Amino acid sequence: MRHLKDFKFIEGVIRAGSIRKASEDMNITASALNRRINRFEDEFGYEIFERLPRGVRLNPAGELLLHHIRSNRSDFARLKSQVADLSGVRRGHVSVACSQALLPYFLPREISRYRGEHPGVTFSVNARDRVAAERELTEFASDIALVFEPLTMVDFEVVHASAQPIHIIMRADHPLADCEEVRLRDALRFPHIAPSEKFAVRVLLENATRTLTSADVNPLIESESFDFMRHYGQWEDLISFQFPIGLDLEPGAGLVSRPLAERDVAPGSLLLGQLRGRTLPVASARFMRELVVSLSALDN
Amino acid sequence: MRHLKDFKFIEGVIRAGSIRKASEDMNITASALNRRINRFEDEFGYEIFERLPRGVRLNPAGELLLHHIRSNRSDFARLKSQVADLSGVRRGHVSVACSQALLPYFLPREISRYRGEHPGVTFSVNARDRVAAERELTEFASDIALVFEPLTMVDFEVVHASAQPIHIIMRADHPLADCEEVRLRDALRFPHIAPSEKFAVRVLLENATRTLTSADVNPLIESESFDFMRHYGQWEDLISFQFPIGLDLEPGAGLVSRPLAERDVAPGSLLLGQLRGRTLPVASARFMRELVVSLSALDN
DNA sequence: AAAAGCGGTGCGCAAATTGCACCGGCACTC
DNA sequence: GAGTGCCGGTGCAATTTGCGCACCGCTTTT
Repeated sequence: MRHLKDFKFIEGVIRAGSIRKASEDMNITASALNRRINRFEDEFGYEIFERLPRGVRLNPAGELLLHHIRSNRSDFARLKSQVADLSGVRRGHVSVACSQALLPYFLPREISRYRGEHPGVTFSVNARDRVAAERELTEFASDIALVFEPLTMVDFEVVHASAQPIHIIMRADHPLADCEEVRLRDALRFPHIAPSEKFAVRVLLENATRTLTSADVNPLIESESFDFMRHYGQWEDLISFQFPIGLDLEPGAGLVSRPLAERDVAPGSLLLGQLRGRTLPVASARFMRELVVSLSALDN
Repeated sequence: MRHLKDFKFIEGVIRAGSIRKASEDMNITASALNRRINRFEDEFGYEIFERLPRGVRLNPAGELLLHHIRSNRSDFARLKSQVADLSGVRRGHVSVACSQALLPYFLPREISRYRGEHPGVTFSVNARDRVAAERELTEFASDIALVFEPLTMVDFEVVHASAQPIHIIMRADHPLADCEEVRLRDALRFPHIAPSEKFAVRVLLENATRTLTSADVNPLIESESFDFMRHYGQWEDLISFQFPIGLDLEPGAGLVSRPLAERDVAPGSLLLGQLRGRTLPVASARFMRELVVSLSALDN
């Protein structure tokens, strides 16, 4: 696409931090690239880079331009998918930034179902913590985010919220396995494994124990991988914590899950959202609609 | 701006309806222009023009592209005004599509006040009926619309609504001039002048008389210019109808205005709005905010 | 003091773009 | 129904544009 070439080069320079480095990345001479940048600044009417002794850096005007470039690129992608849409086959690309818990069961199921109806649509799915997910939205790197308890909500437009009570996962022969519902203090009496404070599960547990004098979150093992934690329970007899959407509906391998009592621990909010005010590409918008349906069904 | 050149040419072709005509308008040979168009379609991956024996016309894909071009151009203009903004002086351009009634007093006052604070900001102000105003918003030809009772509201995002009871304008010595408030049937008994059905005033009057058997709108003179109608009353003793925002606060020249009783005629809605979901340029957004303040003050 | 990186510039050459002349096709006219 | 006027499209030569190379002046690093 001819008219995006300058933008491409500008992005390259931003990424590389210097014109010379960028020129190597992009198969062009530094002099030619330099002239492109200068010519662009000239036509644009404002400088967009600060010239430093060791390279270049965006100035405030450049930051604004960068945002425009990203937004423009995403608009153009949407245009293309709309055009492809009216020529028959539904094509397009959907990019999702989500919490880990969605990776093993929920999203594979949803995406495969969607792709069953629209085989032309491709996906990129990446695990991101709540801060990174929102940043990806603002940078147009992801269309859709699905995360627990996002922190800074300024650019995050919530499309659907769904309450997720924390479950504990343990062996089927664990003493707590018989309870319908587990009290927090009972759970914490047993040796357990927990994620770091980066994750909503841990934050909710800490919040809950803050008022509790008799118990404390005291994990024998901390990990950033829910997958690891869940599977670890098969080897050593520890309990772990997770949102139910991350669990298989019929857990095999001798593991069972039970909800923590909601009067002990506030349920987490799983929020589905997009960049505030953005018009999503057709494919992403449709997929989002189906996610809303599925998430609503889960709540009942 | 280099990267908008193709778009410029495409718009030219759309406007002219044929490549050859467009080539004359834009100082380029038909062959070169033709090749640009073909190359663009090639890179874009889809044809955007139907080739007809007498020229070319946009196909559906081209319609989508055209919308993208317009939106893109307006985004770029906003970017520039943002950049200009952070370099000190507030610059930019605000375009307003509005009903006639706003032209004589309200908008001049508002705009001059705004330009007093921001002399770098330029304006374009055009009278448009309610249908045309909304179309201009969707085509990014206007940033802001200020109209009475717009019809199709799909793309019109209402920012402020303000009720405007219809007033009648007459000579100071008119028999009705003494009333605080005029009943509709009293007013219609006198010879009057009224706008055509294109205008909200007339529509509201017709709606009101539909249930009234004793009176009818029966103008001796119909006009599309409120300015004409108001001034005509100085020569022949006719009454005319208008929204109060179109009237000077202290009417000179022997004319007075009195409101029609609201129980007879529903007040008109003066709606301030923009294209749904669009992010306005800084200058337009700020001007809009000031309009909201002024309109709110009028309501009290 | 030397070396290494950086952005920027002059110049010759290659590639992309343009203008010109012209083709075939369709519609309207006499 | 032949003639005429536009239309989009194409081959080719002229021209403009953009590129790579060599090199400059500068600052930081070693």
